[in-house]
Amino acid sequence: MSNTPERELAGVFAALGDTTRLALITRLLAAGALTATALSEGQAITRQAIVKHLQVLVAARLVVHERHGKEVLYAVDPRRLEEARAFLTAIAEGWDKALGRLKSLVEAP
Amino acid sequence: MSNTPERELAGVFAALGDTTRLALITRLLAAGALTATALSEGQAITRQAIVKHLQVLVAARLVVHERHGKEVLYAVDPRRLEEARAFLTAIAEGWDKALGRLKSLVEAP
DNA sequence: CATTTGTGCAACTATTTGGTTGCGCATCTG
DNA sequence: CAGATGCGCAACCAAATAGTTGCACAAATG
Repeated sequence: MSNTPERELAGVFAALGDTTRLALITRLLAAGALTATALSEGQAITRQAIVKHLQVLVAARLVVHERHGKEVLYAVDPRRLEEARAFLTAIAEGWDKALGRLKSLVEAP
Repeated sequence: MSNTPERELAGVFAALGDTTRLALITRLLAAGALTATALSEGQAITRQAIVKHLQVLVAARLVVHERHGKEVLYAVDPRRLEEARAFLTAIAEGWDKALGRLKSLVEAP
């Protein structure tokens, strides 16, 4: 169906649009790879909640998981992030144009 | 607590995490500045829905609005996007490290 | 083998979100 | 001035989200 690139991009941004998931990503980046249990230790929310967030990140392909014996390790896969970055950069190209229009808007007659 | 910077960043990403809003941003960038009514013309959803999305974008400071007589013009303000871009770039710096860990994770004994 | 440890699934609740309709008010324009 | 145009509430609804609890199952360990 409408599995357009736009939808996928929005999914990546939506996955990033949550403080908990943002924190998970930074923690995973720092540690390399962690289990959901390790990620939930000392945290205010339940392991189950963490797992759900990780599933969102996996669905957006921002994170990969790998079963290793008894435990499942999660790690950031930066490839999808590049897409998002490319989009923001593309917008940045329209920067000057947009700023020019903004100016003329404010100074409009 | 980590109240301000992380939360705001997540807000920007959350605002971008919706196909409708993504489309609004690109349309606004292309046109420079448009009213909510103009943005809703020919669209499937109501003007009110568009207004709500625009309010989300304004709250995330991705878009500014300027009253001009009877109508209100909306335009993209790219300054906030730079923050998001900076974050993704910061992650990109951990790229190799993360990829290295990913590799060792996959190849782990 | 019995126990601990980590994961997976399911049901349930509360809040947020995306959307609608209806209406009143302000502002241009003939 | 009278009508058209555009905006701003507010109430309401359905679906998605974030979180919980409870329990069962697989795998490492004494």
